[in-house]
Amino acid sequence: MVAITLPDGAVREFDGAVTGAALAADISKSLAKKALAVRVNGELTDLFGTIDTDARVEIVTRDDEDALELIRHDAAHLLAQAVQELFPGTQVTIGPVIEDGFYYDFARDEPFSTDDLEKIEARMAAIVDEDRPTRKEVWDRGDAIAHFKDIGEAYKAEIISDLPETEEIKIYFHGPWHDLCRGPHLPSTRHIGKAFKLMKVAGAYWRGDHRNAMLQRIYGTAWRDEKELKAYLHRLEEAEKRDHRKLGKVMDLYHMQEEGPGSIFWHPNGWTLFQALIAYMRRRQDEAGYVEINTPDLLDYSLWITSGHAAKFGENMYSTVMPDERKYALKPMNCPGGVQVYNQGRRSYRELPLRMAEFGKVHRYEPSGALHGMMRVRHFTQDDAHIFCTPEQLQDECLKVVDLILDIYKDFGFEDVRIKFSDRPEARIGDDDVWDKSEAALMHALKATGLPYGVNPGEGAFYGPKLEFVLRDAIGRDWQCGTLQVDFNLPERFDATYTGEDGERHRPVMLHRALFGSLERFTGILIEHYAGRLPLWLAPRQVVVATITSDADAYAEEAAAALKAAGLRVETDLRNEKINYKVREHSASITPVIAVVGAREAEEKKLSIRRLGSKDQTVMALEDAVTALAQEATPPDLKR
RNA sequence: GCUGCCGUAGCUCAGGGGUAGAGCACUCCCUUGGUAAGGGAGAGGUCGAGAGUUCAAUUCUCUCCGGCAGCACCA
Repeated sequence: MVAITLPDGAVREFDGAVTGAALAADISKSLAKKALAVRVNGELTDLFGTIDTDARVEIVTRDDEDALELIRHDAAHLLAQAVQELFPGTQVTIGPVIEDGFYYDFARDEPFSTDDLEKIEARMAAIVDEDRPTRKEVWDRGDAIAHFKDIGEAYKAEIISDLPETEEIKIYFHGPWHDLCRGPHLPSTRHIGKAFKLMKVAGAYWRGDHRNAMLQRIYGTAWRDEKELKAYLHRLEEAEKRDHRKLGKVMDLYHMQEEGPGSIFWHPNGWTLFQALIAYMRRRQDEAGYVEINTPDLLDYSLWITSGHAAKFGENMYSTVMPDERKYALKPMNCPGGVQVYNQGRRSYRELPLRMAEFGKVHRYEPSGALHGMMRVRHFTQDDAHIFCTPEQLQDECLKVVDLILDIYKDFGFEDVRIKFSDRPEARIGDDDVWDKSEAALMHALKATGLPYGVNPGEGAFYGPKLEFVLRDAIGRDWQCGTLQVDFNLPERFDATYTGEDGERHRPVMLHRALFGSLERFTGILIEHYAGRLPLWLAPRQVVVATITSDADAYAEEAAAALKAAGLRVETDLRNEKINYKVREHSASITPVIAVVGAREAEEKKLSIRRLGSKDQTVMALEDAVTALAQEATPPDLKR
């Protein structure tokens, strides 16, 4: 006797083991038709699997969120079938479900072309129509390896060999085509539906390791229905419109050119925004008890040998031997410079914690494939700081940094911040007991914040564990920005000391922290987060005073001067163009405020204010407009 | 760095073995017009660079440079 408890609490009894399909049929005919899989005691399994003990069971249908996962997983298999039918000799490897879709990695000498994608899609649709039934078999491990080797699927055979001994070797069939798979799967290919689309082909390393062969990965997206698919494609289009590389042109912020791959030429508008960020951060750091320093961009290479950066990142450092036969490096990190400042003179415990900030421009020869607009460049500015403190002060300093970071992100409209803890990596410097100490200290501080966090094992810096602060932007993308690292190693390597209360020399602990991370990257993130429509205090060009006829020129200049005197970034547009033209142009270049002046405004000393994104016009007295706009353009920290 | 795709005017893009085109932007002229493109004229290109094939290359081939998408990397 098997008793099945349904979500509504009803219990159905069966004489013996029952399949999900039979259970659904027992409940209703329509449910039997709609059923895709079952959730048995919380675990998703095949509809055709048997349930042989009492259990809580839910029937999963297309309306269920779980359906997406199933559809995508089946779509990956569908893709592999279609590819192998169209391109015999292609080996399959893995094909998981990912956010918004799936992919499958293939081994084939010939590259897949964009045209091939269309053919594959068509074949996939045909297989859906064929309605191939799904079936599962459990094979003997040795037999499975021999079988896949035999049919030329070396990668599959390798995967099976590497599975833990305890793992069942499950083979899923969709018609004759079969694949090693964890499951579960839909009852047949018809249930996948046709709301799928192949998106792109790209290379990917076998097992994610660059020393391995490069496979061809085909990405696809799949949804429950056409409407969802359309919505997704529309979402992609919208995201594309926010691309900072596109908006950077529209807003005339910066450009890049062949002679400086991965390097930014800041235009006046972009530089204004950049400087607004620095000015803001300076105020916040000053308030938080930091001092600011500046250290050389070019330093003797030996400093990086001492720090350990040369050994780990030498390939990615710009360095050169000069006529004096010394080897110099453009700093890829600010920390050795910071330590040099610390090491001048004898430090006392009375000076600690010493918080030294530096807007340091660092130079890293990033791999060409990593470059991406302002987000990943070869020269960028960190809002870096190194905090030297006693071990006793460590936790409090960590907490202060976390508080400061979260508070600052709020000022930029980022409320959704995730924290990740990264511990010791494989390749590292320092003894394990030092790492034990560092990790414990950082973890302790993290826990004291009471905030939720994730753990990234082995992802710490080579000299210490770190916290990473990840922002979620307006359209749900994650960006890693701030970081806080605890470092007992570099103080040791550079022999940093302070004299304690006891008159003895002690080793300070060093915290590395950055809040924006890379100013260049943060600028890009802001642009995409706001789709270019930055809050007034950040907008490079805040107000354009545009005339309707030349009779208003003098008054326009007067109004602009008044706005400028109140600290606003203003331009005038006195050109001999129609107001329609001017409004269009300034709207298109994302100017937040257009102040239109014609004969009436000049006469009455008023401004006709038009805000970006609205057709409404507000006519205000010049004085009132100046006051209101100046107030709105005040950076958030100065409003408090 | 790896795989694939791409590189034509300032920008967005069309074209294609016989030395190039559109729209916008730019310059000049007319127009002074009340909230997303007024009209006309003009100027602007070693078709990313180099080599090869060819009577002839921007077009085909190769190498390099740069970009895009993924992967790998990210102190």
